[in-house]
Amino acid sequence: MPAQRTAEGVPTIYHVATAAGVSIATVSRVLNGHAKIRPATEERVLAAVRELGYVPNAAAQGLSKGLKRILGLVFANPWWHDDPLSIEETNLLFADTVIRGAQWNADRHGYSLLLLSSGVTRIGHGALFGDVIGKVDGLVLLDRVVRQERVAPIAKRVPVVLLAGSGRSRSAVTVRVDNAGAMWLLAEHLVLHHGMRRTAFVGGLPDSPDNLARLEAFERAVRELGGTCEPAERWSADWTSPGAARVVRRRLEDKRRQPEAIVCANDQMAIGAMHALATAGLRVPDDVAVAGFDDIPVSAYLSPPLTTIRQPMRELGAAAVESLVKRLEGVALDSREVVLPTKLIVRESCGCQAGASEVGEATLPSRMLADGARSALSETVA
Amino acid sequence: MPAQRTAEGVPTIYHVATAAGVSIATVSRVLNGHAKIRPATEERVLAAVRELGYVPNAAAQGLSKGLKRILGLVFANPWWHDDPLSIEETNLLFADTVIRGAQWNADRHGYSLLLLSSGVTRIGHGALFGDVIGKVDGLVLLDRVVRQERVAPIAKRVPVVLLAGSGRSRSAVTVRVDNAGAMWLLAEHLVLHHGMRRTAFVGGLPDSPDNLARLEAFERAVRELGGTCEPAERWSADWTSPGAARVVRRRLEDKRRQPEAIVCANDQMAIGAMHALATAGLRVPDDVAVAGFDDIPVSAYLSPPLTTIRQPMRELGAAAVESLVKRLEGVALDSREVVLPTKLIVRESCGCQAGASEVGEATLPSRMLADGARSALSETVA
DNA sequence: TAGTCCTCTGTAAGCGCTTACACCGAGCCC
DNA sequence: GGGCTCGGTGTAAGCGCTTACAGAGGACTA
Repeated sequence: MPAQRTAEGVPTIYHVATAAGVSIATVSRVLNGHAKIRPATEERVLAAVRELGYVPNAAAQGLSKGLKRILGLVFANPWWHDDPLSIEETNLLFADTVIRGAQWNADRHGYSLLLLSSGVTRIGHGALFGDVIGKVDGLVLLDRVVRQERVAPIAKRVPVVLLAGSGRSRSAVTVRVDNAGAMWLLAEHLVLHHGMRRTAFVGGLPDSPDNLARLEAFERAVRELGGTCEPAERWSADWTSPGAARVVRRRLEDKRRQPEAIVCANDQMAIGAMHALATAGLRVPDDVAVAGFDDIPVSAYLSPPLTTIRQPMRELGAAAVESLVKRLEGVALDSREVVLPTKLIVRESCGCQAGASEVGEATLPSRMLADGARSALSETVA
Repeated sequence: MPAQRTAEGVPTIYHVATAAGVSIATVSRVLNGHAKIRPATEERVLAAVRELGYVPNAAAQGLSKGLKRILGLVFANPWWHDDPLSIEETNLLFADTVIRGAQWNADRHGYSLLLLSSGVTRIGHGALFGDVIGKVDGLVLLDRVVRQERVAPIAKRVPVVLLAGSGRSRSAVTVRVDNAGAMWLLAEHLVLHHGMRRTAFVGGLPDSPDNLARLEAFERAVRELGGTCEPAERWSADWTSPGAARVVRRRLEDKRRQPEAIVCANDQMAIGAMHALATAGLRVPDDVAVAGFDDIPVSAYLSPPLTTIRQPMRELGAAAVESLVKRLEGVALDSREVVLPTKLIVRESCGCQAGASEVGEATLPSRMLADGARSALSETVA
């Protein structure tokens, strides 16, 4: 029985055992709760733990139990340039809020969230899948951080949840929002409520599943409601404010008739669009209506306040973790896909009066989670 | 030599060794690089690794090497309420950007970032320091996530870096920005350049070291430059947009003379202030100038664009990690304190014309980091 | 009083990896 | 040709924990 193993100041279970005059097994049992321990013994162990400031080494626990209690979340995290509005700024609010939701829920379940980035860390590249996979019990992959065909081999090793992805994976669970329902609501509001006919959709990067879903749904909804939507290629941007501002500025130079409503695939682009419009001397919403997607915190404070689709970003992250945890605990999943509802937030940029509020919720067959999560993580059966 | 140990599909080093017809030691050596291996052997091992999709178990490596290659970052992460602008929204941009910087730099050094929250996870509470400490090799603590007296016991177990804290710790390294220099620059601009005399400072939560430092520095600078600053208590808010809006609204009701410039301890509050001002029919900057702190992405897109202090948030996170990594690698630290420079970003909310730009940089004796970090993480000798 | 159960605790075998040390054989020198 | 050197590989100990199994007493029962 080797006592006082590590030379470093860090106490191990052996130190505690020695100090308490028991075996390491007893210390472990006291700390883990199961098995009955005589109160006197327990107290001695606890005292030793307290005095030494002992904290179990998670690596040893992980090795021994086969569970590290760490979940990984992979997102794009380049060290973007000095331009505060460079291409990746867009991800900021979305990914960060998702991360917060994920962290929050992981914590609730006794897991920690490991942040992995596809920027530098090579996930799924090379022979070793970037090693980081060895650090986690499960993985959440954000939209587009790894190519479709890379998912399967990764999923072979750890449970994987795809977030906001295209939802076409046999090997992983997908969590996303109801883009189509949201766009339908927005189109209805614009066309039916405000009587607008000509619209344009400012898209994010064309290869994003979310962007595609929003674009297609909006185009279709507007058309079915009797309106028109300008050709997507001419209004395609890159998720960023400056990018959207650039596109809008260019379109404004066209001599053709301008759209009555410009809908953007995220709020950042809506901000950029409004900026470009203002610069060109056009008033929002009097001359052109603008709407966004996401409902980032500042949207309510723009002038005019932005009409947008509220996306449950925190819930998205929380739901991804929920699914992973269930899988790790052996709970059968209801489905391979979780779709969360969105909500139309009507403010003034669409032409409504101040004080107007949420009009609709793109609800799906949903149910509250059984446990203590305060959120409404709802699921649809695929 | 137990082969095929784990029943689960996950391959271990034993599987690889068996498949390649070598011992596990050889596999380990091939994977870790050191020690010379015959090319033919190496190729066989690599082939086996590839075929099996082997990834080393990080828990085992961590246990064996005594280094988990995981750094923890503790921040406040409550599941805030449905009000998208509730009290914690403020932290969003700051903490998230810091997190990104930290993650980025950790990744560069071959570490991963574990996100820990002070909301649910109990850090420094109870006998066990919340266990999570056992998962990491080092810890970054954001402003106010743990009480002062709790730092020392934690630091006894793992290296700790305090971020944006008060900087008064014997046991940990502190990383923060040059609040005083920034406020001096801003005061100069307002008082000297714009000739404003009466100012007010909308503060964040009063117990935040950053808030305190900014307030004190601003008050002193204004006074020394011949201006006045309203009593802090009357303008104290809570870091949030609605909080600041509320305070400003209330002050506007006062019959006394209004300040010519309102400086806020962060951009979110500046947005709230501008909103309240606009609602009250006051024009910014014609009637009142407004300035913020942080330079969050949307600040450039507000109307009018916000004059603010650019805080190197990403660099803050990166610097914290840098310090931790150095410490773990046994590199001696230059000092117990790292102070990063800020920059005054002049836009229109202070009364300047569009197109004006950064005027000054609160620079400190600094030097570029020797290695490949693209950022200018500068240090001062305390 | 002996036998039977519990209750509580110790012993020891892993978990999957790294690495000090031992060892083997080939090439070399004299 | 025997002894050396040394490159390349295997053996085995140990990292700090969990947990199956065993065992020592004490409390009961008959």
